Amino acid sequence: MIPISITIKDVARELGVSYSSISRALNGKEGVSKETRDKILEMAEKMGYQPNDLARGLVNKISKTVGVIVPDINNPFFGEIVAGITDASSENEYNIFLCVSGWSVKREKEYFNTLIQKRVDGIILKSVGDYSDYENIKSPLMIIERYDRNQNYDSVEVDNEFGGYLATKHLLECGYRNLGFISGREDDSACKRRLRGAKKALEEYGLSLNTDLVIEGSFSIEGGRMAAKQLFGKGHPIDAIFGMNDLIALGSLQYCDESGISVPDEVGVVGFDNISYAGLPQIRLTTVHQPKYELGKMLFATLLEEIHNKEEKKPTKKIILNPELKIRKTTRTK
Amino acid sequence: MIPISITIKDVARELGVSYSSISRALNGKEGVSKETRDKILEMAEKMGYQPNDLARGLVNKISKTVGVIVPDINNPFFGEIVAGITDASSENEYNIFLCVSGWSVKREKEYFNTLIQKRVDGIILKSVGDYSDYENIKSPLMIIERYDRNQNYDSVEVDNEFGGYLATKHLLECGYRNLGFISGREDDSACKRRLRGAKKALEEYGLSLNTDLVIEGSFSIEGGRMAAKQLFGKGHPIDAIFGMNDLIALGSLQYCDESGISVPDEVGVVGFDNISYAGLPQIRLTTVHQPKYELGKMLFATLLEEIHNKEEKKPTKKIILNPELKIRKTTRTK
DNA sequence: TTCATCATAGCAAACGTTTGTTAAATATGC
DNA sequence: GCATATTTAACAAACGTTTGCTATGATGAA
Repeated sequence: MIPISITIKDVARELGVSYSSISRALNGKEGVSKETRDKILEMAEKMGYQPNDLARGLVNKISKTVGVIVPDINNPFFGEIVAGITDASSENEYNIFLCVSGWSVKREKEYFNTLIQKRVDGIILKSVGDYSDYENIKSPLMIIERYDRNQNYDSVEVDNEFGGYLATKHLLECGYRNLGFISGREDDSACKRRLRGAKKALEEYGLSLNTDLVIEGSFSIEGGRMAAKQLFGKGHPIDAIFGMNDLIALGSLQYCDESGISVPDEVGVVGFDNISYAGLPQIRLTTVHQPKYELGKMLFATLLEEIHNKEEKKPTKKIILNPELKIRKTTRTK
Repeated sequence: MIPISITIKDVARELGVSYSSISRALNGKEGVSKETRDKILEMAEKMGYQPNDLARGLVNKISKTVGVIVPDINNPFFGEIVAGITDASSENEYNIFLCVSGWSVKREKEYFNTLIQKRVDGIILKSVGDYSDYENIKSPLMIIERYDRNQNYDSVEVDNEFGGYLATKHLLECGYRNLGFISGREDDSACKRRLRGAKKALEEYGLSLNTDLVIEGSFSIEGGRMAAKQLFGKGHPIDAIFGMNDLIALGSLQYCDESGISVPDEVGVVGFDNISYAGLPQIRLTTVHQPKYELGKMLFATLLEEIHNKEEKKPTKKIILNPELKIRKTTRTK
């Protein structure tokens, strides 16, 4: 531990007052005269006193600390959410423990446990497995992309089903008819809901979702590339790809480039998230926008409410944001 | 705080043993018989006991926690460094506090302070201002991109001067002669050293560094775009841009696209960092590669050594990694 | 003057651990 | 069988805070 030798007692000794007075002065509580308060503040400053938050946390039962578990910090979707979370937390004098699970259920569980041991005030996490493990945890807890209108936990998320619907409908409107879908993880809740929306759009066009054309890849550029390869290798005619996030879409684009498939003429591609690189002039990926940074801010704000209202049972709060289709140049104009 | 009501004392009471035995059993220390140890472990497990790291830290004076302060988590350079740090820390049963300063010296200082209060065992930071403020801090501390062979602190970094030299020399070899430079922040240590390398390369070609053609932008795509605009607005003939990181280079590319300047024919562009997006087929940015993830791992490893050897004064350790030029399609073939 | 009121400040317990010291119980050596 | 060594377990202090309670002294009212 970074050696801060001087404690409240040292300041007390120096001044010849009791250390309870120091505590009260430092925390702006009453019970100290203005005179001694000033004297204490000045001396604490002069001696370079830094309160020990471990001790504070121990007695207050509040650590001013929250844990954040995400699968991949270099996926801009999570990167921006985390940026929103850190900004919101610092505005509220909170610090965050960043945990990166690397899409491993085991590591996620381990992290969850150590966060408990660190006595964080709350946890925000993107669950890699199915999140039923967290079903009966009563602690302040926000699960990213968990949504179920029948359950009574708070949630903040984009309407994924609607996003999936928008993306698919757009492809169909452009005239594409043989759609392939590349998901990130089989049991990812957001993917599932996006696919549900896709199905709806297909049905509106009298088509149905061919599960043979739903490939499970991974949420990365390389994962998208490989999945696209697999998709085209199936022997079906494919003229459009809906990647469940922008990285997958980017990987699909890469595969098309390598294979001499022209986008958007032969094949249309749409992604999800609208990461900043998707808008680059060289890329101009058609995608579904999510307000990631704001999502992060709201996740933290909602968690903080849970932390503060731990006693009183407030009604559960479900914030749903609308996704927005960004039409760019990887889908042809109708 | 997440409510873990049960403590070591509860387990002790349940078993009718003293709580010091519990502690020793849990920590694998001697002084408990195998029999009672097993009994204790079993009961702790059964009761769902979770040790309180705040209390532990208080007595052990080790919090198993380090702070990381970076200016921008969505800059992939820092994103990958942080990924390296978190992986290394989790392998060593450490947790990290992530702090994002947003390029504000004030926030950086505030974060530094709260990390001290949280009693982290060490801090890894990218200093936004000049890092002289940290000169006489004796705590375990790794400053990203601080390097001075004359000072006795540990450091891990890529040879920035050599990287700048490589990039510039490449542009010159390609036949570009009117080079503009876009820096991120005026007093950024890494930029300064990259420019020093650039100057060296220019001089080898009988040219000198025209400070009028060194623009201070910011480390972002938009910052690069605006700086490029400014650069071309100066009235000098410009046929190449060396962006001090890939985001700046990407922004420059964007400006060229908007202005109908053809890359690499009319203007060559080289970046720095080699973020993953730079290699995309649509972009193929020529750039200088840094092993960011490895940098992060080594930063943590070196910090951990400092933490462990706090007493004994080990010789200072300076790890320097070689940058690597990646020639792609934003510079013309010679 | 006396008693009650009040502001100030000190004492000590508590938070949940770890660990040095001591006490009890068991084993060992002669 | 006794003294001694050794293992096992309990006690209590310590880590650096906060806070309820108590003590002190000053102030004010009757």
